[in-house]
Amino acid sequence: MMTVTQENLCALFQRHGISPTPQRLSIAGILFSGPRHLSADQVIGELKLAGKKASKATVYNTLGLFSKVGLVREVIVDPGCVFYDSNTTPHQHIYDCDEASLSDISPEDINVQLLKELPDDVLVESIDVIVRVRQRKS
Amino acid sequence: MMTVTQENLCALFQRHGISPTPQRLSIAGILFSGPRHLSADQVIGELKLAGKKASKATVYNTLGLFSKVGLVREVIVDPGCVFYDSNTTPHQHIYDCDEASLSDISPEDINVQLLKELPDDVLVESIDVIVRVRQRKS
DNA sequence: TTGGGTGCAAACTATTTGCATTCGA
DNA sequence: TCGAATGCAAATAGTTTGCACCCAA
Repeated sequence: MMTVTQENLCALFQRHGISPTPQRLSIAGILFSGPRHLSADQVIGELKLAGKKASKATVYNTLGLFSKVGLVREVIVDPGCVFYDSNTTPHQHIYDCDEASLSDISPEDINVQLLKELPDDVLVESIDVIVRVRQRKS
Repeated sequence: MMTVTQENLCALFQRHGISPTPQRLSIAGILFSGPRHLSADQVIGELKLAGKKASKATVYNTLGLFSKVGLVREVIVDPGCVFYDSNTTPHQHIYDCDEASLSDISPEDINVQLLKELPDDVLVESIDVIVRVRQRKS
């Protein structure tokens, strides 16, 4: 994960064809501060903490935009709560249902093979695995 | 899939410890008429078509209840749209993003192995695979 | 000046909650 | 009669839309 500087973020935006606005830079600063899995709501919370401002709508639209241009990956685990993953390399996820938190499974730690032939006109967009876990009750 | 009669549904409910109310019977009648993948909204639509009545809230609560007692399986593929699967045997799913429709992958058509050891106090609840597909553009 | 891009208030929609009603004991 | 279970109107929360504003050409 790169160092987060205005310059680096601007370059990153440029490479993905989107313009660097203050709101986008703030949001990217949070997401790319490390490998992170955040919901829109958590991003809004961190923006508030940092004293940055952007409306809820802008956060949602920006996260949607980042996802569209491939800066982040959407992970759907919970109805009514999409996570945005700053790690865009191929990998899968473990979801802790109790904590509502997501973590990565690296490709070498999981094996997924689709054995069935799909029709020619069908294009596989992604294969997403979610391992749902719970803390064992003591 | 069994034949859908009042008696069969009542027996099924009894086995799962819930009481047979008219609304639940109507909803179960739709879900268990075959292997189906329906959203709450689609269930409401079919109820309306069949002339049965139940409020939106009751449909949601009933589907949640069915899921809790293991009569159906929740499949989360889309933010803001949970599917309820009347097939509760272990299997995975293909999601057609264009059609917003779900279909089954039988266990012998897919191979999923978690190679990583998980901590002892962590309990795997489920491993859900979603293969997202799109119609190839002509 | 004009047109696409940007940000946000307001609208929308899936879902949950709280409570009046019903039903079995 | 009493307590739990049931069903639904109203409230909630996540997300999208429509539009005013801004800035480069």
